[in-house]
Amino acid sequence: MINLVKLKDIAEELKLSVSTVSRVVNNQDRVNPATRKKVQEALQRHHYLPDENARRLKTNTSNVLGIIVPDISNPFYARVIKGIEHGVMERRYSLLLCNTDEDIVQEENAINLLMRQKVAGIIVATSARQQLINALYGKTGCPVVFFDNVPQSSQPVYSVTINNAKATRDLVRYMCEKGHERIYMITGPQGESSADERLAGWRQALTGQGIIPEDTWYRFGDFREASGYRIMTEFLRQAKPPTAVCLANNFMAYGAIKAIEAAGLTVPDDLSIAAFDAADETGLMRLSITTVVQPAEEIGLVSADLCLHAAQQRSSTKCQKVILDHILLHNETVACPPESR
Amino acid sequence: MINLVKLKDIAEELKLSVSTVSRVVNNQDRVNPATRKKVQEALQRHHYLPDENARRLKTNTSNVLGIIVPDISNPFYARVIKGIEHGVMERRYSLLLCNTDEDIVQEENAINLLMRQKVAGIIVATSARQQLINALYGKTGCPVVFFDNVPQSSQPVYSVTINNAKATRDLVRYMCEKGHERIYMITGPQGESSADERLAGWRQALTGQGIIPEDTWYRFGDFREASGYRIMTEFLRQAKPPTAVCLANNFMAYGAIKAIEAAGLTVPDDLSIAAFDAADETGLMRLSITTVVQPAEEIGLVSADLCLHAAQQRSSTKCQKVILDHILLHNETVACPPESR
DNA sequence: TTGTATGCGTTATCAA
DNA sequence: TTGATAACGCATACAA
Repeated sequence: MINLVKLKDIAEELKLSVSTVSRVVNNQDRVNPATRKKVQEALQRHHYLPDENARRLKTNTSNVLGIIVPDISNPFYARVIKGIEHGVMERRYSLLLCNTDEDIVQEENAINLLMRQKVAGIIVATSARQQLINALYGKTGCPVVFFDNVPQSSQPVYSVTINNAKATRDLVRYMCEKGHERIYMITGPQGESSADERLAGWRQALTGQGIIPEDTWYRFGDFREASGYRIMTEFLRQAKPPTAVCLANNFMAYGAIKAIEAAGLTVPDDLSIAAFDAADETGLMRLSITTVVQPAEEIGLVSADLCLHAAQQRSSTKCQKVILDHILLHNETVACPPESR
Repeated sequence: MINLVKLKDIAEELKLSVSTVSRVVNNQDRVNPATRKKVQEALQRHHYLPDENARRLKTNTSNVLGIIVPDISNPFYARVIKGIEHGVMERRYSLLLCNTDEDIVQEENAINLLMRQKVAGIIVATSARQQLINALYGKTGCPVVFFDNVPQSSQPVYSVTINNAKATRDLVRYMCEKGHERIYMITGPQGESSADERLAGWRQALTGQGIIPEDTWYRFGDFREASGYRIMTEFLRQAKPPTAVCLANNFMAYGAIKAIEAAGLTVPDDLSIAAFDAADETGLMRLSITTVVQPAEEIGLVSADLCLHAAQQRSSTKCQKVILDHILLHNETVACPPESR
């Protein structure tokens, strides 16, 4: 690393003290306009950039936010990160990014890494189950904003989500309106709030319609395509298979559709499908999936706001759970059930 | 930010000096095995984590890499970043991520931000045109690894790419084999190496087949869907429209296909299409596009290796241009031209 | 309005 | 084998 110009260099050149130059850099008053101008000009000329490490060490505050996500190549997380970027950019914060591959050990490493860097705050889509979350994030010493998988306890934490239960209820009711009764559900891992809440919403909607779902009507997947395929295949083997299935994310929906077609059936003629986050980005999908769209960039933006706000006020008192609106796209993968035609 | 435990605290508790504790933390020798054990146990018990800022300030080296990309929500960049993550993880480096929205001002800000943080190196898909690249990255004071858009000068720089010209030649030759002659090209912005090289490869392949492309046969897009749509529409209005078109990326291909269909034509019956990075991730596309697949994660992995290696040896002498293999997927969007049937 | 002095947490040099 | 001390670059309380 090349030795860059520092306050001392500027001070010596102008025969001033380091403190005066520092004051100009930080736009403080109590500096003679003339000297200020002279200093600014010299700073410009030398392309002075303050050393953030030294500054941080001195002030014990940093302008870096830590981001922890399971999989940065998942478009949903990528868009959230983009939203965070936009949220912090004007305030000149940087983003320290950690990918965990949904591995809890990697997540713990990431937390340590961020703590060592003394980040001002952490925004995280944790892969930890409920019981673990507190143990992991309780002692970070900085504000933590959760999204996607959030602590469900009544404890005060910052979180940004959609109303997952309501979104699923909307989805299921829509299927009911189309005449479906045997509506099954493939959700995510048990203990992840988004998975749990979506399952709860599914159950609420069904019972609300006077339908009592049996235990064979739902399964926990892992948000990956293979689990969608596998579980859907099992559903189809049941004595009385479903006429419609809800899926907790896009990848599992892709797997499920392939399983249905592998069984010689057609979506939505033989079986209806709806899923979370399965909007067609390309406009070239064979099937445009009926889907709940989460406002990913907004989730990032709001998380960033929350995190910066919490970081800037010393007291970590007023925690907030923000709930954003989702969109329900009524596309072509939900039709009336076969028997009703 | 909560006050974490520091070397001094441990030292006081054990009635040792800070230096001894520091030596244990850094696994240096010249420390009594007994005391070492005692110290290690205390470090564990207090969950000691070194302050990377102080360390960096003192040693003038950092374990942070800066990443600059135009758009993190583009799956290609997201996958490259994932590769970088995997490449640096075991060496306990962190990633400082900057999104530029292809805006050169934001890119300059990002560079400054990274320099202030004293990153050990930078991995970048720059949005700068050739002439600008040196001005922007010449004075970073740390190794810079380019991918995607790389300096084409003969100057020694680190870069990781595929052979874009060859990949396009492969694509065009394949179209020629199918009987096409009027093969057009929509490339990226002039001055971006990937765009320029793909255009060059297209030209080489055609002339190699004895076909002399006219100036109306190619256009510079901006890698966005709208430009693919617009330019394709213009191509179709020409007196003698193309029978096949090459596109420099996925988004422009999506736009082009929509333009073709909007004109009442069919891919590939009326017009053949091939593109870069347009592999079907979902397995549910209407059309599986004939495409050049870049090894995105490998690009990230190799970039990380190069960058770390360069950062760890003081001398920035031996620069390298790494060229990785691409894959050509022969899918269904290239057929024989209509007149030959 | 400007300068001097101190310390942030760590590493490194030198002495004990 | 251990400890005292200085320094990294900067911000700031206090003195001038």
